Amino acid sequence: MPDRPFTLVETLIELTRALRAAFEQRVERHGLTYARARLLTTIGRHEGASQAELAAILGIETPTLKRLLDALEDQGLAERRPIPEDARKHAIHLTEAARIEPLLGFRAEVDTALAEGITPEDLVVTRRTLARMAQNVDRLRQA
Amino acid sequence: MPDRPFTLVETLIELTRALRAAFEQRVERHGLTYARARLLTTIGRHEGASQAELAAILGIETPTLKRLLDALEDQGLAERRPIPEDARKHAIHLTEAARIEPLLGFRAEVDTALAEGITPEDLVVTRRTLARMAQNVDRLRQA
DNA sequence: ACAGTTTTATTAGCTAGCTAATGAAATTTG
DNA sequence: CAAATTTCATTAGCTAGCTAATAAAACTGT
Repeated sequence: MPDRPFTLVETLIELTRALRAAFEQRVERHGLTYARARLLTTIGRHEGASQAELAAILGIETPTLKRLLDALEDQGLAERRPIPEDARKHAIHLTEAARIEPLLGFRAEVDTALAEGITPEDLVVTRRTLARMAQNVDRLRQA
Repeated sequence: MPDRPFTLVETLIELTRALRAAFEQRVERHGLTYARARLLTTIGRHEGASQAELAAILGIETPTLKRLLDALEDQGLAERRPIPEDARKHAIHLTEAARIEPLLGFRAEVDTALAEGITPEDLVVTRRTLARMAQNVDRLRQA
């Protein structure tokens, strides 16, 4: 398709875009998007966490978290509850209507499918390389 | 930071987000964003290409391409010229004001920095793995 | 006790990706 | 040759990421 090989950067960006789309396909029938599904399952694992905590866990900024949470609240899947110790914070909870079990399976499913036809050794190398790259990027951003 | 290891999907998404941010930092002083810089350099390599062609090269949809091109036009860096053979198409060109040489260097620079401390063998494995993953994702999306 | 600082969630606005739909030009088909 | 189909660029609208700024609550240091 492209006229020249993509750089590593572009390869990664393109791959993650496709990955995200594949995941969206899976969660769509649950009325969710990738980002919302991710938040929902994280709330499930951290019932009662604050918004700042959830944002930190997910590695996103709080305005983004707020918007995703708003959407889940609108869908009746999550709720903010005030806490007595700090008037600024809420404890975030799943509602009775929220069903996260199928979503948990999707993560494993996509990861498994992603590794299809790749040897465990190659996967180990790739994970190691990606981790190093993440470090390299952090350094790059501070230069 | 996160309470459990990210899945491969999340690792990749997180890494590309950081990568993109690093690249944005570089091109910011040129008044550009990653996506705009990418289009600008692609126009430079494909002077006179149509919008559909540019979108195909970049692997993005035409509405996205249009918006990016609009921005570059507004910045006086690119222009649409009609062509006699087909009234629907434009030939896309750089303007005199556009300077893409520094941008070309950024690509190599970021890619090089990304590979810092990673052996060539590991890089080969990783590229191979990523390519396989891209195939796997395509299959996943058709299932 | 109080001023200064930090934390929490929010608002506002920007970017770039997508899909669905559209109108017009061009091409294909029977 | 005309109808059907495809192509091209566009419009409209959705999503999710970000930064900068803000007000209020909570904490810290003197």
